[in-house]
Amino acid sequence: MWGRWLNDLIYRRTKGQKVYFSIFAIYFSINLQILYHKRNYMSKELSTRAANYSEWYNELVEKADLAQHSAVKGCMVIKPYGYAIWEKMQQALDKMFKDTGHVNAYFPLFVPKSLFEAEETNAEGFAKECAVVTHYRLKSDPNNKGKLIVDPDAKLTEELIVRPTSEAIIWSTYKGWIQSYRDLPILINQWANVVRWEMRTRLFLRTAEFLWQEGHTAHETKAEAIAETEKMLHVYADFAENWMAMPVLKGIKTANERFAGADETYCIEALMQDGKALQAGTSHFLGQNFAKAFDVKFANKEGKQEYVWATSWGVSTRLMGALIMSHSDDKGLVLPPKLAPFQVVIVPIYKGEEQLAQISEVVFRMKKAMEAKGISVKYDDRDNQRPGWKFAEYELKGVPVRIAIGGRDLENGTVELARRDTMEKETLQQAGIEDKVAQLLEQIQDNLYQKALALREAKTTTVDTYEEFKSVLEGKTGFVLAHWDGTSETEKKIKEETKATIRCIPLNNKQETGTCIYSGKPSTQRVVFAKAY
RNA sequence: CGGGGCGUAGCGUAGUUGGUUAUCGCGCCUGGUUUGGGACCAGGAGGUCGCAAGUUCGAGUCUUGCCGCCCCGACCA
Repeated sequence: MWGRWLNDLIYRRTKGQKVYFSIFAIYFSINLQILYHKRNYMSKELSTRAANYSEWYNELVEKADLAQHSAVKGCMVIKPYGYAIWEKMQQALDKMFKDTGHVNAYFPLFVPKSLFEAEETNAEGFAKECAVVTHYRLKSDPNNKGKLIVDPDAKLTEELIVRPTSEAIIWSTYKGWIQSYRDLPILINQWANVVRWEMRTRLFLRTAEFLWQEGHTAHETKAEAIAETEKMLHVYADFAENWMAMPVLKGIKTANERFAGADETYCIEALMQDGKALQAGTSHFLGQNFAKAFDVKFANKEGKQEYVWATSWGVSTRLMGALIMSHSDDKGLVLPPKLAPFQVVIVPIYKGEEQLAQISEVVFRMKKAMEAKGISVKYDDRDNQRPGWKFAEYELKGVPVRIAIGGRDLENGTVELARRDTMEKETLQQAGIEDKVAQLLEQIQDNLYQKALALREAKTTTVDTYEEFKSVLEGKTGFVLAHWDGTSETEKKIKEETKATIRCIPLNNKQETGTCIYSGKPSTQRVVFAKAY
């Protein structure tokens, strides 16, 4: 016993002397970390955007009940409130697709490897991030009761790739559908999930599995396919601006950033509050690449065989990330009315059951009037939370308009109306509230767009020298308009040195003579650079 | 894959050189009082301390191995 005590003592002293300083250092760093955690997680406040933008984003996504990390690394659980927003997006987009002549269909999750590799550029582009199915059965582990192992006898003769995108499986199918020009165009969209094995993921912005829609169309002529590609780009831009209240630049990608297997990639690019760009949607002109890879030909009017022209276009749950980062503030989410799961929340403030009943009567009347105008309303009469708690909760969740009604209001025939975007409050008459709210929702939708647009404009800089270029990227951030010599080499060098990429060459870009900021070679137009998500 | 950090109740955490029945707050349940910006009182439930082995009379604490997660890079059609 004494020996052990002595041993312990010696051990301690030795250890203590050796690592004294590092323990000291670790002690302080741990303390700092604990303080940091306490501030962010014990309090009901979010981190601020200014203090740590990415921390703010992560906390917001989880605290506003949009999504959470799952048991599967890199994959998220989209929670009901977050999914409700996605459903709103889906509904709006789905209608826009159908209004432009498209129909929905569904193709398999798995792609046989031989089909996947048929279009070489596309296959190579995605190869390093594919999940692969090699077996079709498990069995009990003979050496470990209650556990399972992959049955080595159940190896697939051909591996199945979990789709990272569906061109291969779809074009192998289209081959059987197309014989004549009369079978064209094919205008199909599918709502699906895809898997891309990303090294590093972030909720909504980059997850290993994500939800999206992918349109895949087949056309007789090159011109028609390009028109389709451009049409869908405009649909995306329309959706981003009019539903998400998020201004976007429309443009084309440089060869470096082009979709693997496309002849041209069109995109919409948005700017987030932290000055980083986010690719919000892409529309690809695929030329005849997939038609040739899968041998999809049609007889034209002259009876001659020709390869089909193709497009594909998609937006994903990444739009959720774009939506969050476009409008939200340090109090939480801010949703544009057109995509809010409910646009108005009504909170009663009451003393006793009897008064609640009186208030509820007024509320039901207002709710009905608002719903008749197509406004979605939630009445939160739960008694287990007090009004102040509810106010904070719905601010965190970004509900555009809040109506509070209490005893005072019953006497005066009024309500308190609060808007989420500006946090302004006003007292209004109950009569005709539905018109006022309808008008206010439109104002909020418009205000969010204008605010985002003003921010983008403030964060767009025209530069003429590389020094200026670098200093803007480091300090002010945002979109940087600069001359570029048109070569991939220059683009790569700039990326290596500054981490900025060419987000797009805007459609209908102004032509002007200048010199490349990097190489000094002549240039005919400015392109849009930024650091991107 | 490299660097850093972390696994203790649903969440956030304390736990001193290894020592009795593992701490606190939030949340949860019951009852009551409340309700105009995140209420209060009283009582209560909830734990394989990430997993496995080892050292020891004794392990949340020490050792080894493994697993997982987060952050920063690299990567990202």
